[in-house]
Amino acid sequence: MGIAERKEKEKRQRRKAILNAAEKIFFAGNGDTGTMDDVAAKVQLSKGTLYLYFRNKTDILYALAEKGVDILADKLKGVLIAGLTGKEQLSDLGDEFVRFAEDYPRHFELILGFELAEPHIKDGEDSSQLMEPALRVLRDVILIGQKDGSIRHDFSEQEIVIILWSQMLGLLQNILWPERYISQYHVDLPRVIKGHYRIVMKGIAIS
Amino acid sequence: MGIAERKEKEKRQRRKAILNAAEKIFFAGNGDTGTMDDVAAKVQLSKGTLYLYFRNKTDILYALAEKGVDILADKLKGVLIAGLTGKEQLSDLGDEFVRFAEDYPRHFELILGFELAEPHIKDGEDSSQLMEPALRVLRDVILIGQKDGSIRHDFSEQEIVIILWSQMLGLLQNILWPERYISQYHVDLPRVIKGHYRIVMKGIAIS
DNA sequence: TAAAAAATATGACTCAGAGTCATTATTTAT
DNA sequence: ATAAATAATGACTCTGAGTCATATTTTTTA
Repeated sequence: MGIAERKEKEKRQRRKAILNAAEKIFFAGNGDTGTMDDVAAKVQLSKGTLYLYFRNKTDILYALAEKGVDILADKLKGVLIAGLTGKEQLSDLGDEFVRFAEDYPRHFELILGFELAEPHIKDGEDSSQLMEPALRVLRDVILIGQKDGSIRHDFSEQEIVIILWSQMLGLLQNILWPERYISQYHVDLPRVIKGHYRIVMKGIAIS
Repeated sequence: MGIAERKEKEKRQRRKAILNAAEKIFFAGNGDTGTMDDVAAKVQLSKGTLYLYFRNKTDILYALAEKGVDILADKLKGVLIAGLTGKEQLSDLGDEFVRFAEDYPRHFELILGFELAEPHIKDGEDSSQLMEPALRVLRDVILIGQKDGSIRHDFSEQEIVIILWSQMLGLLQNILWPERYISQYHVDLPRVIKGHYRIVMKGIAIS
């Protein structure tokens, strides 16, 4: 009975088609532009049909964010080099992270949105799991660093993951919207990032 | 001509009355509940009247956030003790900050929202200035620390302000919505905050 | 292969809430 | 007392998310 399989495949393809349209629509203008009607028009489906494939608009945005996280996790894994200390690898992860925020600003912005939004308003989705794939890479590297003695171990690797990720999150707003502080305070964005690294790297070393 | 003065005073009072009602309404439920109609009902004015005193809903929320920043700046000033090193005072500021986030969660949440929102969607308001009163306190303390040799001076005080404030911002989400990572990763919130402090304090020291 | 059943798709409709504006009421100036 | 200016009103418009009775297409059954 190949019909069931074929139907499932079609369903997946349609879902993907909707996401592609959504990506184009939602990433088009600045900010939160783009309506469900726009997306429907783009995929040439009726609005009602969208709701057969996604519960609501947030669901679609969440799926786009997930896609971004997957890209990020892949890139992070890509820069790991066995042979370096955990601390050195951590530094490389940081660089890659900044690069991601620059290269995929809209995905990053979306991720940030889900990370910062109050959990309950993201109806249905368990947004606390969104970053998991990327955070696992970070966690592994920190563990390596704690083993090889390049990273302090007076806090658990979980604790350090949360701390570093939270700090990074805060810092990276400034990449998305530099007009906020960067231009306001007449400072140089790369220098701020470098400063952050210096402080954190010094801070997570031992003793 | 005392009429003009009186009218102005009335206008200010009405504005304040609206803000009081708005505070009650918007800080009532969880999240982004509360409509302009609700606020109008609360102050016993028509909705149209609200728009004589505020350009839009965002304007009202911004005014509430400003109030929060003023409270915060006062509290921060309150903990400064001459005689301590800049680094020691910085640590006290941090504690006070966390306390503020705990004691005024809704104000803090609102501030966070404006800090993280894309500038352009906060139509009209120059949200990049919102935190200025609080950041000035931070800046002064860092300058003191750089003078007394307790804080590194290979980055300008402006740069360090942005770095520390951004990091703090990221971290403090976890206070507002602990269910996000704290419970997820089975770590203890106070320990995460302590870890952050340890790392940052070690990181901003000299050499 | 035709009719029945099931699965998909449609778009007009509802609903909520922000913001507007012609009208009405009140206050001040003449 | 009347005209002009100022302030307040709330019914209305507008936008956009989400729904649902109806229509179309696909699959099953006989």
